[in-house]
Amino acid sequence: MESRYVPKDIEEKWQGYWRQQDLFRVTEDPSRPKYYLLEMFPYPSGRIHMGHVRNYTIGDVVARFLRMNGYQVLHPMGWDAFGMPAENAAIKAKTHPAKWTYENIDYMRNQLRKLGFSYDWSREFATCDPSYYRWEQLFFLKMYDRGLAYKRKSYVNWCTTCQTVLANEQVEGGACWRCDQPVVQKEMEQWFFKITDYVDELLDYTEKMPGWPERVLTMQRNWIGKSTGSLLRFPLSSGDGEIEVFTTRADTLFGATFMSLAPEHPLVPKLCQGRPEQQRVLEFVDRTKQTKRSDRLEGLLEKEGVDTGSTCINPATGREIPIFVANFVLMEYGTGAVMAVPAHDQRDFEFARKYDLPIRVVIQPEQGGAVPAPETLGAAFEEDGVLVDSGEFTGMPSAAAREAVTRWLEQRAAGKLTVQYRLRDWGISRQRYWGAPIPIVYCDSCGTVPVAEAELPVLLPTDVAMPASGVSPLPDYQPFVATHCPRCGAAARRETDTMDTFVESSWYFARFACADHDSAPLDPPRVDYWMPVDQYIGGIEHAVLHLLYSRFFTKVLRDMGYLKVDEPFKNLLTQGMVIKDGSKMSKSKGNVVDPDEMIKLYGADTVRLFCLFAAPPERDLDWSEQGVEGSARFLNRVWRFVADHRSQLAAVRPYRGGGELSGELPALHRKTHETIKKVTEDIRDRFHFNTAIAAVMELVNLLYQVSETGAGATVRHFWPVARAAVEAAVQLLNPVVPHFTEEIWRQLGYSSSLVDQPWPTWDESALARAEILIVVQVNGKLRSRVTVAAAAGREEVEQAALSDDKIAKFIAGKAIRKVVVVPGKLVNIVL
RNA sequence: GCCUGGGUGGUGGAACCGGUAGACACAAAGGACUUAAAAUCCUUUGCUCCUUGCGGGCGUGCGGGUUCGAGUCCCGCCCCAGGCACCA
Repeated sequence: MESRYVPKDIEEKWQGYWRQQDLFRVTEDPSRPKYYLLEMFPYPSGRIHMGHVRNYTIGDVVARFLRMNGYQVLHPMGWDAFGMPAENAAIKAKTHPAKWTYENIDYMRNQLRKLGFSYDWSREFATCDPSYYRWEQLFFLKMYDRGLAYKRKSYVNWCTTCQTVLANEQVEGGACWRCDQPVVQKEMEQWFFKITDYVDELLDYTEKMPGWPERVLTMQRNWIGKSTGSLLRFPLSSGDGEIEVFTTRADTLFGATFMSLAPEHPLVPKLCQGRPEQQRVLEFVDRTKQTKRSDRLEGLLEKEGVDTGSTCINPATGREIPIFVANFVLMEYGTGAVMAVPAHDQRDFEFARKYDLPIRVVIQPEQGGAVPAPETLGAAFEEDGVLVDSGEFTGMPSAAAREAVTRWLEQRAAGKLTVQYRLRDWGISRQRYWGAPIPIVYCDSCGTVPVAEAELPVLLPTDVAMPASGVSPLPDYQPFVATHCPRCGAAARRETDTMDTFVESSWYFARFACADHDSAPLDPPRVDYWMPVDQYIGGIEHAVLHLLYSRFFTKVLRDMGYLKVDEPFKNLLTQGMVIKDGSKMSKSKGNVVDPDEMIKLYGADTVRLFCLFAAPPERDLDWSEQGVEGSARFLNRVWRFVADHRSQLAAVRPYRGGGELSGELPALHRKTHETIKKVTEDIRDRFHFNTAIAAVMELVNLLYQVSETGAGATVRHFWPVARAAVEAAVQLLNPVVPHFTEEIWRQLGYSSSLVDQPWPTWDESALARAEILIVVQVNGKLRSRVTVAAAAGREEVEQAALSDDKIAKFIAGKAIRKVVVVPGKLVNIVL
């Protein structure tokens, strides 16, 4: 055994051994408890980064821990391989996205191997492979049959840089999630998945997922944005139609003094048709439509509008009210029309002041001062209260009035109670090349026709040249576009949009259960055995995107009979970012730490150890070179102890109890078992790897402190007890630093792999102490410590405390009012 | 504005059910070994006061409260990070 720890040799050796023995291949075994542990699979961007290393290390520790605890652990890895960066890189390097992608996969797979992760590599797949996306195309067809995939013309988010449409979830603060450039609205025909059909179930289950962080659930609830209210109809004064509005404040209806429409509202052209206002209105509409979505959404714009010249009737008051077009009304929420109640809505208030529109106060607070008259009103009163000036509803509280007013209109077919959601259908068309083709054909006589199932997959052609402009080559590539109609056989044209890459990641977790299945997307016995994922680990950035889409897809696949679970991920851990010098690692900041370099310098085990030791998983991890060196130093300390005492350690069997210990040995024996207990509980119950590692460090520190001469009369037990401590440390550290511990395990004389050893158990009787330390407080302040027999009763402990020298000083001559005794912990003397 | 986290030494972080605040590590200082350095080992290390002790006071963002006892529970604030936001 080398006297110094040299990671390189032993890491390659054991990686080769695990691979050759195929130790982490797993099959279904109904006799053992299963555990499906999954980390979010990476996009093959070229090289893994520290965020991946951290994510996958956390997962690997749990996987290895559970495996040693007798679970059948599914721990797979694959590649989220479709996406824009491949196209951009291919254009730049004058190569093909497929070549670029597969080369990256090869490189990154090798990086993951070098980190020693315990994946079942036999299940690996890349989503850009036809054997994967063919099933996704099948799901599309089945969704099309069920009306869950449909095409519609609408305003969509268009990223001019990426030259494609984006789903609402992929627009962050008005900018593209990928390139951070502003997104504009464009009217286009697009394919959608009807996620809104599942909106209630998606929302309800956020209350039934105790294994998810509250933060993520809240973000999803906000995104779904359920609000209950009323749909109310305002007839046009012309008698020619009506305007429908959504409002959560039907109680303020009597105060609605004008109407605001979104610029995109379909009635706008008609309302101003042939009027003197027409030109101004249309100009205003054009100007507003061209404003960047980011500005419109961020509420930065001043509220502006223009009178259409038309009016409608407030159904409650019967009065004629003007109809405005306003820049703050969004077509995509509610009906694109808002009844304006300036006295009770701040936006309407500002608008009314600006254009000198009437203000009517119809709600007064239940207690306290009254809302001032419109002329002196400084801001809208937006709270609930009691209705005034509201006909038969005057005197009614807001909450009751909301329903009553709506029911009253309902009798005249002018209103109904309803629920609105912020969630829109998921737009999945992408005007990109490197994605799964949407299996649809357009025929001049038959229209939109789905590709026959038997003709799947619709292969993405791989012999195209990538145009330097960045636009998709597909629409101009005749061998792909030109086809026949599946229905009538006539010449027809293929859909050239591809699917959003989030579609691939919405079901890959199920495919891992049966990655080699080639007669259907999923193999029921295997999928039912493994699903759901017991523990999912990944970054918080997918809180809404990937995690919401996957939940939706799981429910769709369930309803199609492919899955039996309602939710894909039972427990979710969102790990923090890896930061350096206080900010996220990025090329522009020049603070990127390269995993390859770290492995070369310190070895994979040290990198893994540091990732786990420096912070608990859900918090951000501050990368510190000095911290990494500390981790390396600790491994060296363990190594040195074994190397320096190998002959003594190898000559004995580990102490397993029996026979009295004296001197320092009982403490070491107890510490060994305390450590087993703490590490087991920290990993199993809390994923607190940092404190688990700290506990092993304490054990190792103690091991260095005790010496043969301190063993007293039982010196013959010294090496057995020491060996038991070393073995425990090595076993407990195995999930964290698997190569390092495997090597030491063999050096201790074992011939079978540590990976196959059962997790160590602690002996309760070894934890027992003859004497315990009791803290003594006087009036809640720590004043002394006394040692008493562990079995000592309340009285005895109290006596020991009261008769302590230091305590005597504090209580001399004073009356004791009370003595609180917490058995095994402390005594508090209250004067 | 709303929602969710969080605020503990010079730093990363411990303290799990209300019971010794600062485990473990990093950094720093001093010492040992060495011709020297590296490596390693030992000691000190929250602040502060004095009479330097097995001493006292203070201390977990701020202000209150509950309790024998509060980093932990309650009320009211402040600050930081993330998410959402003209959503009717």
